[in-house]
Amino acid sequence: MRLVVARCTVDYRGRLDAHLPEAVRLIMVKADGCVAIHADGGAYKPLNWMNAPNTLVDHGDHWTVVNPKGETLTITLLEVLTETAHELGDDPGLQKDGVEAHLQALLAASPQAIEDGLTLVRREYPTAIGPIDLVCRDAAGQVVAIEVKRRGDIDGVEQLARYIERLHLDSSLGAVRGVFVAQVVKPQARVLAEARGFRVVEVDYDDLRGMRPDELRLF
Amino acid sequence: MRLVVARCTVDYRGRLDAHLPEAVRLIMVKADGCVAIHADGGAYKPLNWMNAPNTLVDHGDHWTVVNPKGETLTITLLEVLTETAHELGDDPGLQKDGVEAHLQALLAASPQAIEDGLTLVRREYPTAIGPIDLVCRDAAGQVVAIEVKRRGDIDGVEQLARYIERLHLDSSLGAVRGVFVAQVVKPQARVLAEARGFRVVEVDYDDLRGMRPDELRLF
DNA sequence: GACTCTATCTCGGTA
DNA sequence: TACCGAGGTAGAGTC
Repeated sequence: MRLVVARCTVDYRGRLDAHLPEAVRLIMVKADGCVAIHADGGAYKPLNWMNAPNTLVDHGDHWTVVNPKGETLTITLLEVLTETAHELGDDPGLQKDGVEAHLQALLAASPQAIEDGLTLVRREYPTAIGPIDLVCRDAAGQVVAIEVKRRGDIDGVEQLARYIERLHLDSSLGAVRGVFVAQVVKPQARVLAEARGFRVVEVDYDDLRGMRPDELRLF
Repeated sequence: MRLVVARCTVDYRGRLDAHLPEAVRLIMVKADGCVAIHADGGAYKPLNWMNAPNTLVDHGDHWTVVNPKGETLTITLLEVLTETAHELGDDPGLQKDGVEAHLQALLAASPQAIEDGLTLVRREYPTAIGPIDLVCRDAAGQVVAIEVKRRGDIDGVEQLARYIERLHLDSSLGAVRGVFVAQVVKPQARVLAEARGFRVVEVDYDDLRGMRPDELRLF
C-alpha cells in the first residue's frame, strides 16, 4: 500500500464528470491497484476513486488512471508532502453475524413468530426471477410468500409483488398471499404493502435469537 | 489525519457483529474523528469503520471507539509498525456534473424536448409514496407523469407505474399517462414500459445543456 | 459474463 | 431529526 499526502487537483471523467479543486489530500494506492483520494473527514467514502483493475501511469506532475471501460481519473500533484509504502499482506477477511441471512434463518426456524399456525414449505424458494425468502402454508393451508428484510423499504415490497405475480402463474399452488417481514418497516413501504394486500410484520432480532422453536410451540 | 499501520484484530458490535482476525492493516483516523480500517485491496471500502461523531479512547494496547448509538469498535494493537499524522485542512469538496438532478432540471426548463406541446405543472410532485419527478400537461390538456433517470432500468419503470397508480386514485386529474425519460433505456426496461403503456424517450444530456428554452419554442 | 440482491451501504435533500 | 431517493453505488452470490 502506497500512501501519498499531497496538494493536488483531481478530475474524473466516466459515468459522470467530477472535479476536485486544489487542496491537501491523502492518496491511497492499494496492492490490487485501486486508488482512493481522501479528505480529512466525511466518513469512509473517498472523495474520488478508481477501482481495480486499472492502469496507473505516473507522468511526474500528474497521474492518469484508466479502467477497462475507458473511465479516467487524473490526479495533478502540485506538491507532494509525504510518500510512504507498506507491505500489508493478505487479509483473512471480515466475519459477520446478524445480517439478513441470519434473520431469514431464524424466521425459517420459527415461522410462528410471523403468524400463528404458519409452517415452512421452503427457504429460498426458486422462481425464474430469483428466490423467494420463505414460502410457508398458513393454518388454512393457503400458500404464503414471505419477503424478509432488515429494513423494510419500498423496494422490498416491489420484490414481494414480483414474486407473488410469478407464483400466480403456477396454478398448482392455488391462491397465494404475501407477508412483508422486517425489523423496521418504513411508512411508505407500509402504505404500498397494504395497497398491494400484503400483511406487514415487524420482528425483533434479539427476541428471535432468544426463542427456541419448541418454546414457540407452547403457544 | 492519523495513519497507523499495525498488526491488529478488530471487533465491531452494533447493527451487526463483525470480527477481523489478526493481520497487518492501515488504521485511518480523520480530523472529524471517523475511523477506518483498510486492508491492501478490496476497493475503497474499509473492512471495518466507525463514522463521526464518536469517542475514541486509547488504552495503549487497544482502542475503543463508541458512537452515540452505543455501537462499539474495538481495535486491539498487537504491533504498531508505523504511525504518522498529517494536517490536511478543509476540503473544498467535490463538484459533480451530469447527475440525475441536473437532467431533471434541464427537462423541467425544456419539457418540449420530451414531447411537443408539453408544459410543466410541477417538479417533484408530491404523493404518499414519494415525489414524481415531473408532472406536465400535454397539448390536449391531459396530465402526464414523467420519470427521469440517467440510466433507464426496470426499477424506474416500476417507480413510474406506482406513481400513475397513485394518481389514478385522485379522480380530479382525469386520465393520466406516463412517459419514461432517460439518457439510455435498457432493453428490458423499454419492453416493460411499453407493456405498461408508457412512452419511452431517450434524451442527450449535452444536447439539453446546449438548448435554450426560447430556441426550442422556435419549432 | 450477466443478473440479482444486500449493505454497519453513504450521501444529500427535505419536511 | 427522521425519512426518502440516488449512487461512478460496491460487493457477493448465483446461473
